[in-house]
Amino acid sequence: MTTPQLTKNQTLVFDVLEKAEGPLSAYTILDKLRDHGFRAPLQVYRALEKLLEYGVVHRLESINSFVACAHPGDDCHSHGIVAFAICESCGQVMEFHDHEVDHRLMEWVRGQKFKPEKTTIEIRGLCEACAA
Amino acid sequence: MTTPQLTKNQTLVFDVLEKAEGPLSAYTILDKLRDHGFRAPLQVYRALEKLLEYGVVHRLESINSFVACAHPGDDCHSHGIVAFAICESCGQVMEFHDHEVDHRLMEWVRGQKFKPEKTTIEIRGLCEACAA
DNA sequence: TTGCACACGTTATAGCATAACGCAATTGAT
DNA sequence: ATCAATTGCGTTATGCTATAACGTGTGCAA
Repeated sequence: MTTPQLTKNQTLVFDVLEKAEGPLSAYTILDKLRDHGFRAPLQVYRALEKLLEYGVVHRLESINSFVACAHPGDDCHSHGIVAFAICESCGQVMEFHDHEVDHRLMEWVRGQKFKPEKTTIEIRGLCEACAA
Repeated sequence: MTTPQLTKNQTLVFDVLEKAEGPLSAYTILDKLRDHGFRAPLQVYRALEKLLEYGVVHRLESINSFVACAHPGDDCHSHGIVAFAICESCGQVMEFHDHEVDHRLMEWVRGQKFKPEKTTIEIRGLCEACAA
């Protein structure tokens, strides 16, 4: 899937995420866009919904936040399952793809006759700088 | 770690989760315990906090819900990382442990000098019955 | 031109989680 | 025994996260 032209709101939300140091909550994004006319959470959530669909933004389930994909210009969906390491101190996020992990998980679900739609792998802990 | 004697509230919350068909939200648990004197969310959340610590209950981050551990009498923390398959239609949850997946993920974070604390693996999709 | 799809704006509401206070019971050291 | 520390508990209030439901405007194809 190639990413379609983003709308105004989608572009604004995406730009905020791209410039951010780490993941942001929807309400944090909203606050950063008040000067651009954003007034309500739905404006953010609707844009995020599309950006997630296009694969240019990820949702971090364990911290209710969103982050721009680490592969600029690329559709992340094509890389298989994405794993994240999230620093609980500084908020930094590392993104990671491993086909072996994908494979093991998909083997297992196949054995269970389970049909996977969306997989979340999130490792919370401390990054090198914060663990020191 | 061996599980200490549960308090009254902890026992009530755990029993509700054990008897449930699938994962429950904190507020659903609260509703089920109103007859037993529960009035406020904190009563549930405080019990859950301990049950999670003891490893007898899991939190499903992607659906903001809680489920009793599938290994009765056992401390799940000792099994390494837990993966879940969650049916988005019927809510059924399957629990799964795979040392190879653990290993790959831990190898990677080690390479990043990242210190992991808590890992989430959740696969949402359709179970065999619901996919039919 | 009519119908449809989509993005957008607004208000209201639902759902999830914790802060802060105070009280009661338990434990363990002095 | 008593005092201090810890832990569980109850209550009120609040904050954060997410979506429902309504209506508007625009572009495009039948």
